[in-house]
Amino acid sequence: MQSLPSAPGPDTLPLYQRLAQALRSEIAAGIHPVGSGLPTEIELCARHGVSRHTVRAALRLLVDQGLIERRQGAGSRVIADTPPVAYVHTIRSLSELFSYTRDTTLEIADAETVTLGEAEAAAIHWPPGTRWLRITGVRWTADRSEMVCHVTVFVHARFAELLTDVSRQDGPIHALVEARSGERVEEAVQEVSAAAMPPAAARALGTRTGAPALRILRRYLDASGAPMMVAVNWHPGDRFAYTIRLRRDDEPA
Amino acid sequence: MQSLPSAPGPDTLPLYQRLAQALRSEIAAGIHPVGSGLPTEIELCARHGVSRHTVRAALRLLVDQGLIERRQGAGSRVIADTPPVAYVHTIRSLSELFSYTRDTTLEIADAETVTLGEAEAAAIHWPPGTRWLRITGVRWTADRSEMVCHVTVFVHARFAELLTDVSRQDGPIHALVEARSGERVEEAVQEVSAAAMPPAAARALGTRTGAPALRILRRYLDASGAPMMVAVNWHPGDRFAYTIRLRRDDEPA
DNA sequence: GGGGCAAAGTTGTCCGGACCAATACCCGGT
DNA sequence: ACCGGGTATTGGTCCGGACAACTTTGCCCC
Repeated sequence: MQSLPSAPGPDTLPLYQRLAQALRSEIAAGIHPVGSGLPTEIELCARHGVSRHTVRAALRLLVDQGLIERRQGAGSRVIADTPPVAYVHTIRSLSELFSYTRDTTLEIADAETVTLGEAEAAAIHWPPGTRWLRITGVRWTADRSEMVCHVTVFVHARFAELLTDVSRQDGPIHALVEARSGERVEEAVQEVSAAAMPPAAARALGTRTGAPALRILRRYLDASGAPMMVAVNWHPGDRFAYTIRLRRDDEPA
Repeated sequence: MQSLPSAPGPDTLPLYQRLAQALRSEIAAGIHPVGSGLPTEIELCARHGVSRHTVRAALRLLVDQGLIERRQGAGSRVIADTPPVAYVHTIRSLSELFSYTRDTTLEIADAETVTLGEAEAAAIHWPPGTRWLRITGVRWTADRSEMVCHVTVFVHARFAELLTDVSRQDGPIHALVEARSGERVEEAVQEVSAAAMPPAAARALGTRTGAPALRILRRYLDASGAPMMVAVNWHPGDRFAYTIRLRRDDEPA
């Protein structure tokens, strides 16, 4: 039986955390290489002189950190020797991709079913010729004092009949599609780039055509990876920025 | 004592998971509003006729899902009634903020200690007058076939002496600062906006001044929230885009 | 009324034990 | 060589108990 390292002072970490540290060190040192198995719970109990409960608490930490993987009956396997995830950005719902979606409203100017042209198809990364419900409009701040962006949303034609009253609804369109069709958005890809403001968006926003603009393309994909919906937003470059905050997120150790 | 719901078949969920589901339902139903306290562990034991160990396993699930918050000696508090995190974007290190950082190199053109002017101070959101080590350069693709962006990094003056050989080092500068100073970056804030390419960056990149460009500001903050380092990147708008992928990530439940 | 201290209440840690379910492995039969 | 079954191994679940650490509350005293 080995004794886990502990500071003499009153600030010793709990036993299970010290055990986790020891195992982390062993993994980092290559004693348990990636792909190999960790000792069994019982063996760790005997080796360190602690109860199985404590061993399991330590191993749970390593699982949470993505260092090991456990399977009932098969043991624990090392799947990474890198330090734990250091920075995470968490979004609770697609609406929070942009924080403003909570406090803004979409004013729909037009909604019609169209066949995708060459240029539009390239813009949204999908083959031309397919039919989509195209919704265009302007997103305003809650107090309607300022225009946030020009919006073009392409919704797959199979959802078109569910959205005949879309201009009278509020809330994110993707949520409406999910609620009424029962199909879930499994993945979203967001692409941010800078480009010259196109004429249609410039007209709607009252800005100069060709001015620097932030273009945000969001593609909402179903389980098979096919797009259910694609949104293109044009923001005046001098008025809006997209901010994300990443916090360090590993335990005090 | 209440009995937790369970299917009659062989596919009943473990007891602690059913208890977690029951508590989730109670939170969603408003029986435990956001901000209020949950019953104590002992009370939940008595109410559902399970051991404290089982109650704690259930509560741990709710903590992991961000629904409740627990403090030793103070009880459990409901902090959200929304379903668990639906979409997450995980970044293993700040270098992966942009995937290209792995495969690019920074060519440093200049590094000198400067006093922050009015315009620069406003650009990086920090009062003027303070002294910083300003590093400028161009980031190239790995094969040096293309320029990725123009880079200006402001490092707090207290780290300047640690970076005298910065032009001969490679890897992310923030990692160098962390390793040599021992201070950790606790938080990073990234701001993406579109603007006209400024003259200095246009010269370095060989593009037209005033062309649409993607401006990315990253501020690296220490534990007190003060900036350790600020980076400003200018990307030619027609050549680069910033993409993030969000996958739906809630448990099967 | 304010400050300090004691007590009660609550969660955190740690031990013991028992049984169940999934997996891996050996071994014999074909 | 392949397939099946039985058995040992291993993690998952659940119970019981005890003490420690921390927070809140309220009382007492100044």
